Formats: sequence, structure tokens, C-alpha cells
Amino acid sequence: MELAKAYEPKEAEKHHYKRWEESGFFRPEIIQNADAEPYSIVIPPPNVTGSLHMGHALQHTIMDVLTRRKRMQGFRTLWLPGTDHAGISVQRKVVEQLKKEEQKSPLDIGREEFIARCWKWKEQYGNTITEQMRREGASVDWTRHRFTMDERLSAAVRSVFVTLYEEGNIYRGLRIVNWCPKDKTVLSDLEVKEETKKDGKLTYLKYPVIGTDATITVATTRPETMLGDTAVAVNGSDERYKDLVGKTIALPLTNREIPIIADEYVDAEFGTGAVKITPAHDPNDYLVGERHNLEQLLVMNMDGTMNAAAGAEFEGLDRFRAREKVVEMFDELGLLEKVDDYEITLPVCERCKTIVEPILSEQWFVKMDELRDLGLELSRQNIPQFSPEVPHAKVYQTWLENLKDWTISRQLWWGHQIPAWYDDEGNVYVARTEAEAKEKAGGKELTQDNDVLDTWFSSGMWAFSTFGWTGCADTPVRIAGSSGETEGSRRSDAHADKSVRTPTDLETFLPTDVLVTGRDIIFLWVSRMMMLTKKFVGETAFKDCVITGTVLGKDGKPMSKSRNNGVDPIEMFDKFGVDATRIYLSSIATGADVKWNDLGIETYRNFANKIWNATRFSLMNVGTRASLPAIEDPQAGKDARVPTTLADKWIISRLNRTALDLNRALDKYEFHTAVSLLYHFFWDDFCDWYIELRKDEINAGDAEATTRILGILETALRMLHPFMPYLTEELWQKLPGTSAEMHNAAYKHTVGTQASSLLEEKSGQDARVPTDKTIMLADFPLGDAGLIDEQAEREMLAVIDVIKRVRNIRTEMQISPSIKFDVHIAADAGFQQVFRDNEAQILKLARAEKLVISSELDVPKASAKTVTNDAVVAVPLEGLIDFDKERERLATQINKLAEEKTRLDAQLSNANFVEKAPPEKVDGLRERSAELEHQINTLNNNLEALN
RNA sequence: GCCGUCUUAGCUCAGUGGUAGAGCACUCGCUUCACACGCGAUAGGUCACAAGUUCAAAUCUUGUAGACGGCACCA
Repeated sequence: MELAKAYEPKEAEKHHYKRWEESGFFRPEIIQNADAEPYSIVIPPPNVTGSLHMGHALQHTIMDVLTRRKRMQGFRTLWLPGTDHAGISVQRKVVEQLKKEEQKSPLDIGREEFIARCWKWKEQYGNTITEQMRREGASVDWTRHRFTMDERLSAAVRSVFVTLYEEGNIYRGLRIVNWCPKDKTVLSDLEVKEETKKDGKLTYLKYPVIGTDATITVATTRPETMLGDTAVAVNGSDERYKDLVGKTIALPLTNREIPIIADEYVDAEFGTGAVKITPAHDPNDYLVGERHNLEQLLVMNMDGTMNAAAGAEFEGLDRFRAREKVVEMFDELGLLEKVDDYEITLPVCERCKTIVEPILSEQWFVKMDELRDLGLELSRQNIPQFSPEVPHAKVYQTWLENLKDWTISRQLWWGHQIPAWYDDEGNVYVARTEAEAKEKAGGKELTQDNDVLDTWFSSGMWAFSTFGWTGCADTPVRIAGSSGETEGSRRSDAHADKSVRTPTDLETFLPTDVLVTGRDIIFLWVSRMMMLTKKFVGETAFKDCVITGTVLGKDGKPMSKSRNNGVDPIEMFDKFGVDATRIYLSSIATGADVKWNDLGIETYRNFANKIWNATRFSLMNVGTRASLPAIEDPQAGKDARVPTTLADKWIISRLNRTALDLNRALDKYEFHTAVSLLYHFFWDDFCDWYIELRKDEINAGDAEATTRILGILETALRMLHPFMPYLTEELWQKLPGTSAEMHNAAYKHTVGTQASSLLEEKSGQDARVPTDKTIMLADFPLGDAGLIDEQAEREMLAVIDVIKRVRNIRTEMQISPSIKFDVHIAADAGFQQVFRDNEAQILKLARAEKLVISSELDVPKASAKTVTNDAVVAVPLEGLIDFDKERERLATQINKLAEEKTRLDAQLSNANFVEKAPPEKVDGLRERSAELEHQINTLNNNLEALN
């Protein structure tokens, strides 16, 4: 069998995914074992407006690694994909499109038509990311793809809303909210970010006090809001203003009179100690206003212009223009005290960066007390278990403890319209459907609330709405809902006998096993999913939560369009291959930020090529052989052959050790450790040593050696598969002896039998009969501690040491690789045997002519000598040796050993150390010190012998 | 203001009480019959700084400096 000289990722990426998907390999239904333990992950649904970025690539890789490993282990595995309707993002796209193509505004075409356009947009452009996920190799079950505005998911949203409303956990109220004048919608606190403005101004305005000549000075960063002032507040204990409290101010530019009040909120030390109070435009002023029963005067429109209440001179002016004008007019009136430069941080809209206006507005809110307590209760039990735990567990809990009510209405059209209807008198009826609402209203004509729900309201239900929960009669309910006095579970009794029907997805896959996401949405999404799932299904949404780091641009800043420092994953796929990109992303420490660096990915491109070529080598002799014994799995009980050579014992030991460590690392979500283990096992142990050690036999066509290497390789490919699915499938397919018989027991007999009918029944699609073998369903190596052979590893190390020391002599003595020389080794009887048994290997890898093994060295003076932990090695170099160089070489080596010995001896001469350190530690050092002394003496003798 | 993270070889990053690691780059040598996306051999670090705890600190504690993140406030 001939393979190309270099791995061509695109070739492998072309056909495997389609086959996997069409064969139903991604579906949990393919499993034949009824008792298989489920393993499930729901994807953080990307925005339909989105296209794949590095953050997705990273998270998807992690999820796919987890999913593929569990699938190979025979779990009933589901990774559920989906997309989010992304309210504002889609709406903005469609508004832009409408303006550009038809010069129309949403109002021109009306709500219904606008929403139709949004759907159209979604159909047309919303698949970008799902197609890109196929390229990634993401093994998601596409037949279970969900969209947050799917009919059933929307029904679920309405159920949750209605229930929370009926419980009093959702209310409508007039509050100061974050308003984005550009998007013309309210934003939750989490959607508001901060921007520091160095050129801010603090303006000091003088207000005349009626009945006196005095003025009172207030400072403000938003002078235009003075038009809505309804009081000036001072601290009651502030001597300066004591006499003014209770007096009245003639508010300039208006003909209003406002009181001077005393309130503890005011800090006498700060500014002038007097604060203008604008209850309709500032959250703190709002609270002061409530305490003092002040009028809430709204002076701004929702588009950021001033309204009629601001006065005729200001009406219609943009808020920033009005600001200038207020200052100008105060100046003209002689009431402008001063304007100071002032660095200020302003709230801005997360998406459009427009300065957010705090404004009084009637909105819907979720009262978070009960939900918060549910979340906190879990959090105290370490649910979810964050990886990495620091700092997320603590930050998450602290955030929950300080949780405020959640503004859930949004002034958009695209989204879940709030299921609340109003009659002519303004009475509200909350119901799942308009019909229900009408019934409640006694048949009155109703109009539905114009607003839609925050996108995160529906995302927060993702863990259960995706599994079919609607909260309605048809919800596939859970059997033993622990909290479950929800509508859904109450209606469940009729179907509650699990034994007589197929368990629903909700029963099977919730709680999900792990959530993988970025830290930016821990509050927005993770927390809400935890709380809502607990409340409505009585379950933990997920047990573990892996928080990935951020892939930064080359400049160390987060990738963004404005910085133009983004790296497109698709470009990386094209340049280095999907598998190289995946395993590189996996090699980043969990949770750590990393600066993008093409060199990192190149490392793994090279690694992929190394794997390709190791396979190429392993297969080279296969084609010429008529028959080969079946390859066997070199794990306990799976390989009947007893390894005879040291190299075999050693590589089997290393393989099993690697598999054990690998699984341990993956269980702890330490993907970078896993990658490092695989990289070094494959490259160092397998390629650099094992292949080289057995090369001659393999080239000579030795059946045992050829089969053995294929067995090791095959197992390694399975370990690598979750990280590098395309490459490993491509190569595994080419290995002789691989077959569907090697699939995990849970998938045996899947091929061509039950699975196809099952698939057909479930998906309704033309499920092709999967007659082919696939590494995807092969057993994931777990490793066996019983096959770790400490002795073989020690002996192999001795052999490797000798080879390395001889190579070192060759290089240091500048002896051409083409020149062969004799090698003398002195060692104890045990190691003599080891070296004798591996003579051919040592000869080959040290490029030696002859090996002389004895208990005492007997070599001419003109020899280069060296020591290992287990042997003394000499290379007679008559005519080749440069004595000065050899002295230098020996001196360097002695120095190194002596340094170590000095350190150790210093420690050993410390009575405190000997007394207090663990005895095995002390003994270890003593042994090492003795060994070093021996080695140094040997080298010193050699050095003297040269003189 | 509060909470937290980071600072390790030229670069990008692992490690986290017991002799400092990787990849890449660098130096030297190899057209060795799987791979130059390769092979072999070197070199390179008082683990930001200071003090403390400990027999032992890069690792724990405190402080300092620099980089950064979250939350709150911002008259």
C-alpha cells in the first residue's frame, strides 16, 4: 500500500464527515446497548448572524473531543446543536437590508412583514455557522438541531413566562432602565459595558434660591438633565446647607420651582455637597425621588432627543446638543460657575457602543429572589463544578448573591413576543395563547404587548427546551420531577411509566454532563440555565462547566473587527488542516488566554504529518506480504501475543501508561495535558525510538514485528481520534485488519441491522445502511495498569542512555556519521544482559561497528569515555580522537555532575533536613549522591588517564 | 472602591512545596532506504522584585512594580 509522501488534510476532510453524518454515527440511536449510560452536551447556541470565529472553534473542539471519546467508550452520546435567534443582531441586519435595498424602515412594512423578512433572512444566511461546524468535524446530531424560535421552544418560553407571572416572579413596572437610543430598546445590566472618556466635563450650575440672594451650586456630567430636575438634595448634617433645606429653588431655563431636600444619599464631602435630583433620568435620583415623593419628570424621547417637557427651546434637540445649549444659556444668565475637565466612565451599549441613557420606562422584570436561591443552593454544592475552578466558582457565587432583578422586555420585533395582552382599560392578561388570554378577559378585544423577550430568556431554557420540554400537555415529561410542581410535570402522570415506553430525550439526557463556554456568558447564560432548569424541571442543567479562555490576536488583545486582529479558523483549516487546528486549540491550558501564533499550529501540522508518515512506514511492507496475522490491541486481554523483545515490552508499557494518563487528564478536563501526552508518546516513544529500534525487522518483512507495530499504531490512532478525527479515520481505514468487529461492544451488530431501521424511524430520512467500519465507534483505549512494565522501562532507558551518550561523543568529537566505530560498555551482570539482548539496536542507532560488553572496561588510552546511570561507555578512537576536546568534554560532564552533587551534599549535611524531611526523600538523595560520586570518580580517572 | 488573575529560556506557553519543562527560533552536524512539515547533538532561565513561613519556595503568605479581567460607583 502506498501513501502520499505528505499528509494532505483536504483529501481526508473531503469525504469522511458526510459519511459519518449520513450513517447516523452522530446519533445516540446507533447504540445497541439498552443500558448504555447517557452522555450529553448541549452546544452554546451561536447567533444565527454569526460566522465561525476562533472562540467557537476552541469550544467546539473541546466539546467534540469529550463527545467523541465518550462515544468510543460506548456511552449513549449526544451533542446537541442549535442556533440562537439573536434578537438585536438579526433585527439590525434586516433593518439595514431593508434600508439599503428598498429604502424602507420597519415601520413602513409593519411588524408582520418585518418578522417575515427576519425569517427569510435566517433561512438565507443563518446556516453559515452550521456549515462551518461540519468542516470542523463536530460530531453533533443534526437531526436534533434546535433554534430558539422553533415552535416547541417558543411554547416552552411562553409556559415559563406564564408560570413565573402567575407566581408573581414576573412583573411589569416603571423603573430606571438602561436605554440604547440607537437600538431604541432597553438593555439588561449585563448588556451594558463601560467606556472611559478622558475628555469628560463636570459642569457646575448655580441654582437661585427663592427668597434669598443665595444660589446653590450643583455639579453634573449631564447638564441637559437639569431640565428634568425636581429637587436639589443635600446631606441633612451638612452645616453649610442647613438653613437652605426646605427652601425652594427657581429652576433656571424652566418656570418650575423645586424644593431643597435633605437625604442621606448625598455625600457632603463630594463635589459641592449639593446634588440635583432627576428622578426620571438617574437610578439613584429615582430612589431619592421615591423617598421624598418627588415628581418624575421625563424630558427625553426614546430616540435620545429632548421632549416637550424639556421646554419649547429644547424640544427635538439631540441630548448632546441640548447639553451644550443648557451650558450656553447658564453662562448667559451668569449661573455657570465653572466647567472642569473630568475623566468619566460612561455606560455604552455592548453592541453598538452608543452611550446608554438611564431613563424611566415601563418594562417587564423577573424577580430573581427565588431563582437566585435555587442557584445559590446548587452553587454551594459545587454545582456546576467549574474548570478551572479558580476564579470562576467564587465569582459566580458572589454574583448570584448580589443578583438584582432582570429586565426581560426588549423593544424589538424579532424574538418571542411577550405573551401578555391588554384590553381597552389597560388590564393585562398573561396567557400561553391569545385565545387563552381572551378567555381570561371574558372575550374582550385584546392587543398583545409590543415587546419581545430578552434573547437570554429563551437561551436560559436551552438545557431543557431543546429536549422537548414545552410545559404544555404534550411535554415529554420527566418521571420523578423532584421540584416539579410545574405545569409540565403535573400533566405528566399519564405517561409516567418509563417501563412501557421509550424514555424521552428529556429523561435520558438531562442533566447534561458538561457545559463548555466562555467566561463572558457565565452570568448571561450559565447562571440562568442553572436556575431555570432547576426551577422548571427540578434538575441540574449540567454537572460540570468548562470555561475556555480567550484566543487573543497577535497583539495580545481580544480579536475584533475594529482592531482587525482576527484570525479566521477557516483560513487556518485551509492552511494547516482542521485536525492540526483542533489539536492545537486543545493544547491550550483550560481557561487560559493565549496569543494567537501560527507557529503553534504549525507544530501540530507537522505532528499530523508525522502520524501520516509513521503510518506510511508501518504499511510499507504490508502490501508485499501475502498474509499477515491479525493486528491486535496491545492492551490487557486484547493481545494474546507475549512481547518478546525489550522494545515491545517497553512500547506496550509506555502505551498503556499514556492511555491511563490520557484518560485521567480528560476526566479532569486537562486537554493540554492530554495533548502533550499524545504528542510525546507518538513522536518520541513511538517514532523516534520504537520504530527505529524495530526498523530492520520490519523492513526485512518480519510478520511479528509488522503486526506488532500496526497494533501499537492502531491503538494510538484511536487515542488521537477525538482530537484529530479526519486524519485518524483516513489512516485507520487503510490499516489492514481494522473492521467493524473492532467497534466498541455497544455498537456491535449495529452495522446493517437494527440501526438502519431505527434511524429511519427516528429521523425519517433515508438512513443509509452503515456497512463500513469507522474509528469513530472503535473502542477508546483506557490503558491497563497491569501492562505497565517498570523493569522494561528502566532497561529501555539504560539502552537509550547508552545510545545517546555515544551519539554525544560522535558529535562532540566531530566524527562523521558515516564513520563507524566500536563501542565498549561496562556494566553489572544484569545490564550486560540487557545490552547484549539489544546489541543490534545499539549498533544501529549508535552507528557502531562492534559492541564489546564486559564488567570492566579494557580500552586503549585514545578512547572517549562517558558514564550513564547504569554503565560506563567507551569509544576507542585511535587516530580520530582530539585529546584536548576529550578533556574538555569530560570536564564539562564532570562539572555538571559535581554541581548536582554539591547541591545534594549541602542538603544532606543539613541536620534539619535529615531529621525533618521524609526518610525516603533523604535516602533517595543519599543514593543519588553516591551514584554521582561513583560517576565523577570514573570520569576523573578517565581524565587522568589522558594525561 | 471591592474581588480576582497574570508576570517562567529570544518568542508562544506548560508546570505549582522536594535536582527548572515543551514547541518554535538559535548553534553545530546529517540528501541515514516513513517523514527536511525530517534526523542527530548542543546551547539557553538567580521562574518580575522584596520580605516572611518551611529542613526545603518558581510553587505557600504579605508587600512592591507592571499587565489584565470582573463587579460596584461615578453629583
